Amino acid sequence: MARKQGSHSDITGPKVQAAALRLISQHGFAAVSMRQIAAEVGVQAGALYNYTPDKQSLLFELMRNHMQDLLADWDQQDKSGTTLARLERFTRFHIRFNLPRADEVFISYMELRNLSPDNFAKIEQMRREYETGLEDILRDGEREGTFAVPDVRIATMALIAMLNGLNSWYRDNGRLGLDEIETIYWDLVRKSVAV
Amino acid sequence: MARKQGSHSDITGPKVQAAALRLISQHGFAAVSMRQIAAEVGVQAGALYNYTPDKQSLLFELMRNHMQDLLADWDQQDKSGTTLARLERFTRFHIRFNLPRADEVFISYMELRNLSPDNFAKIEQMRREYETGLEDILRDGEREGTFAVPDVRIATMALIAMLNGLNSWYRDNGRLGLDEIETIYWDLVRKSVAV
DNA sequence: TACTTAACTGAACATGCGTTCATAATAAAA
DNA sequence: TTTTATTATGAACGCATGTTCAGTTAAGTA
Repeated sequence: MARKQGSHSDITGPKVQAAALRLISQHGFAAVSMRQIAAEVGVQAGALYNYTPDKQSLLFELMRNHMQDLLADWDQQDKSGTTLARLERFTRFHIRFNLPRADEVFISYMELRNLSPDNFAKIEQMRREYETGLEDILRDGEREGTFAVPDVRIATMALIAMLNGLNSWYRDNGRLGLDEIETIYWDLVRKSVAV
Repeated sequence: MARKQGSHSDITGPKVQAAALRLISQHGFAAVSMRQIAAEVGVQAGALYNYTPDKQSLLFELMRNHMQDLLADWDQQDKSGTTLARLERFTRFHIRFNLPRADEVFISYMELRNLSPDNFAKIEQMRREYETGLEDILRDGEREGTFAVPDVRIATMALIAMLNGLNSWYRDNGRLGLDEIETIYWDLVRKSVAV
């Protein structure tokens, strides 16, 4: 039996990705079985192999899609204005992009070690590309005297780690609204690199 | 065959913990089998159950020991001096304690979801206790006007996330020495909460 | 020397794993 | 209506899993 009612790979494919995303984020890649994912989709395990060559590729696709979305979105942000304005824009963009993607972000940091060496290198390169966006801003600001950053690379890693931390404790309907949180983080970022 | 030469549980016990620490940190809790751990220790899988009631407890013990060490070490740090001095002491303590414990720190953040609900609650409470150390410093500084912290809880989470990030990229024999890195991070921390 | 006991082996248990494949069923094309 | 391509099933493959336990070895005690 197959293709009951309008069903199609256009429907099942995304369902597989969504189920893998949710389950891997919750239990971890190694702890989630293909049968669990299949059950969440509503098919047998064998059917998953119409949509992915193997479990490893399923993980890689999740992470690659996330990084591609991130880079594409960042790419079409306004890059003009003062260095300070650019830093604020990066900060707010990072928060607004990552917060609604809790599962993707979580997986992208937790499951790096479960990628094959080849796949790891690809993801790592994309991450590095994104970090360069912030690094350039800090370097420009340091050069023109807007910022005082003893070490640009360290500051980049430190700020991104700080911003990423938000994802681990933020909850909708929490004590503070997104706008307030965003402003508080921007305040911390701004001052940490101030002259 | 048992107790070949001076062998004893006083020797094998710590070996089990060390093997579990290394392997779980490298591959993840779910991906490491009791047989792998046993092989690293040099015994059969069954022998591990002389030292832990089950796999879950093995993970929990690793995390609890780490958190206990952290709290004990922090407890005997000097708590006197100005608020600024206390913040600097926390920052440098955190870096110096965590950096040489890469495996423990990694596990303590990555494997929280693999703890049973009971065990999770216990670890979470210890983490919260540690965070309170920083939170108190920030609150005191805010009250006396040394710091300008719009939201003490958020600043606490943000600063700890920033400091923890160091563990993910630091390598011995890297570009910068530990002292330099420590000072750079202290600079970021100090300014981020400055008035 | 004989005895006790801590420490470990090695096999077994039921269960689950990722993946493959012959087969079936259906939707779309002819 | 017949044909074709797509999408799924369900059983099977060999192998690994956490855990238990009766039996074995050797160190420590008397």
